[in-house]
Amino acid sequence: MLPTSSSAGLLANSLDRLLGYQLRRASAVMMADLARELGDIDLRPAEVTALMVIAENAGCSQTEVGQVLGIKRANMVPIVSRLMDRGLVDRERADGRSHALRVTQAGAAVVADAQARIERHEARFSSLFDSATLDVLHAVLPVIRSQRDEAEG
Amino acid sequence: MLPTSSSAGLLANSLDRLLGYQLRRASAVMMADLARELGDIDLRPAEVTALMVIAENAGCSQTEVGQVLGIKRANMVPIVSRLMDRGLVDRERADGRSHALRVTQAGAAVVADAQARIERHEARFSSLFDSATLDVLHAVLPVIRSQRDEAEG
DNA sequence: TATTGTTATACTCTATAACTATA
DNA sequence: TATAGTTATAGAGTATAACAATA
Repeated sequence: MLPTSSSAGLLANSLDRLLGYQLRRASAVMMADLARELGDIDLRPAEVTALMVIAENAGCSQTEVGQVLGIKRANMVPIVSRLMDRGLVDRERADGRSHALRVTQAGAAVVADAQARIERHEARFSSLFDSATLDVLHAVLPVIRSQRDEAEG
Repeated sequence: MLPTSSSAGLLANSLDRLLGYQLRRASAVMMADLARELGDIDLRPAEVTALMVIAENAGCSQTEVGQVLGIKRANMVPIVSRLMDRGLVDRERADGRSHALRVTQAGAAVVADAQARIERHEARFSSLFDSATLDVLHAVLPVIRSQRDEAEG
């Protein structure tokens, strides 16, 4: 029945020529692989990214973390709560209304572990391409992102 | 506080060098733009893709549609139900256990409208790059996808 | 008046397990 | 025994609106 394109060749699918669709599918594959790699240490993708940003920016507020990650203030609450409950992140009053977030010693160890896992995960995919191709990707993707870099409105 | 990379320059963020992260953020931006464009005709991204595959493959089953789109059998049920409830898709018994799906006349009109919207959406992003760059993207993304093209297992 | 954190809620997409009826 | 459709349920991420405390 008119097998085209890349997908095994079951049904016709003109979606494959769409950048947005290909981006979505490719991203889903990498996310699934990352989730699997991080599942061992019971961290979800959104939690690791938050943890890493906090590790790199001791004293930042959770609203700031959300702005960098494109996660809304309201959605940061359960993420930070869980990181604190697990003893990976600590916070102290900074401002009366804001908190200064910091990674604990246990948190730093988890970050190191997570980073190693992320490197492995990344390598599985980036090793498929030559450096010129990777350069194109790293030039292009931020441009797409900047078309409407979503933070909090 | 160590502003780096692309994101406005708030906090340090080593995530930006990760292919998977950039892919995820870029995809989210395009998905949000698509959802906005399709919101006018009350179609969600998952529904449009299903509708388009059915339009291109008259007589296919919903399991087949799911396989092409990487959507599990169980998750196809509400998608197809909604398309049928809206009179965009019709089905007849094919096999006793499977149905042959077809786009109705009303469905075909909606597909045409949706395709025009998708073209507009795509153009907003693909116009940012030259054709050599787009060629790289269209070569690379299916390779990433094929690393574990998820259908139903 | 604007901002930080918070609660509550809803929506979209995805995942699993189990059932039915057919083949 | 395997397949197509279905049901029920859970999880992850995201979106909005509203509120309290603070600046």
